[in-house]
Amino acid sequence: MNKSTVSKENIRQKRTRDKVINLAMHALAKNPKASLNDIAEAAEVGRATLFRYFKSRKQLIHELVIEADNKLENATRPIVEKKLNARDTLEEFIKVLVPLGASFHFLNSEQLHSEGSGIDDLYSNQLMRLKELSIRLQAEKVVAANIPLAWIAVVLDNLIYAAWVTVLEGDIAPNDAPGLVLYSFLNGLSPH
Amino acid sequence: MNKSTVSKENIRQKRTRDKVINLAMHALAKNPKASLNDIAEAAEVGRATLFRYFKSRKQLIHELVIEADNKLENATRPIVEKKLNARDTLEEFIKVLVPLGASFHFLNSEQLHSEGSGIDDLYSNQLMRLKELSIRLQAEKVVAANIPLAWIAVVLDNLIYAAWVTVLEGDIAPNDAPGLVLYSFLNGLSPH
DNA sequence: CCCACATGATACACAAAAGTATCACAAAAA
DNA sequence: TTTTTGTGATACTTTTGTGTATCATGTGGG
Repeated sequence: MNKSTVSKENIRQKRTRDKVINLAMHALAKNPKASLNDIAEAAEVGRATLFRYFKSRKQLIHELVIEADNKLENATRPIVEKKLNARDTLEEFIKVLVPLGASFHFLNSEQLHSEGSGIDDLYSNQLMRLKELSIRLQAEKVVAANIPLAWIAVVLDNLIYAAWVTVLEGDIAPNDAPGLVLYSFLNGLSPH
Repeated sequence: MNKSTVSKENIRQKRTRDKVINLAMHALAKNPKASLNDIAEAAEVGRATLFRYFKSRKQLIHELVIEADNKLENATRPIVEKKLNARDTLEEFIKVLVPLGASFHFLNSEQLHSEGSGIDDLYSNQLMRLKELSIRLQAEKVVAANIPLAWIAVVLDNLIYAAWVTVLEGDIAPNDAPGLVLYSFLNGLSPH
């Protein structure tokens, strides 16, 4: 077994692994009670393959959480590094997070009734990003001073998730969603 | 078995039944995957008692859904009957719905991966109420005309749920919550 | 004080899901 | 073509959850 053999095999394995991770996350975001049968079917692999890549349901969930966190981290880090003002950072955050609604929601829902361990840290990462943004929004007076910090983060969180769901159900256009979230968050829904 | 005996026993039974229904709903709202063991524990009764009142998990869920719908219906009907304008109806809706977050969320989450039957109707009731209100809000120009109807309803839905969660976690005062929802919904979070 | 009865605990039968082992097949490498 | 290896299918065991039956206990009413 030489080097090239290893890498080529790894490519094939990596493909199925990625496929499983993505489709499994979607399936579990839709239905948190999905059995491994359901998940295998959704991921378009045999149930045996599931166990080849993840030794237990617990570990599968754990890796899904890690993957979700990575996706969110990779999406937001470049934005943070741009060092824009809070308002523009908010806009870019929303733009990248709405399409990641599955990861976003998955991470949020799994921590509550956490099936595994070590999840709390990752979830706090995610919450932390929104909390930090909230603090900046308030400091730079993008958000009114009298709004509780917790409320800012939770509204942002929920609007993003709501947008993702509404897009999925076909009720709003994918390209309209981020704008709606931003506008609703800043100005609400009443006419101005 | 005379009349008074019957009624007194009924009182005792009604107490445990109510207790079970309330605590079970909370438990399932927190964790949709809760087993009957978990539910019995949360409801502070033996598992056997659960089966005395509900012949199966399916029926338990079904009755919880009915109960949740009743709570929401009873809370909102008097408001509708007042025939206020849309803006004031909205305000009163929010006031009564935030504390009912458990019922609210339960009804929302159970329909997706519905464990039973007949749920769809009740959920549509619930959604219908918010949709109707959304239509009125737009007709009476409380909400801008260019906002998609689906978005209005989903934002309202999520803000109410978000408020309930945030109150539960102790991050905002129960009495502040409805005001925050109303304000955020209409005006957003930016200073004015 | 005694009786009726709701409850909790326990033990059990059964179903569904999780997890393991094996084999034949297909695709890609040799 | 032959070999290697990832995969799906299947059959199996173990574990967990659902649902049933029984009994002892405690409480509340007569």
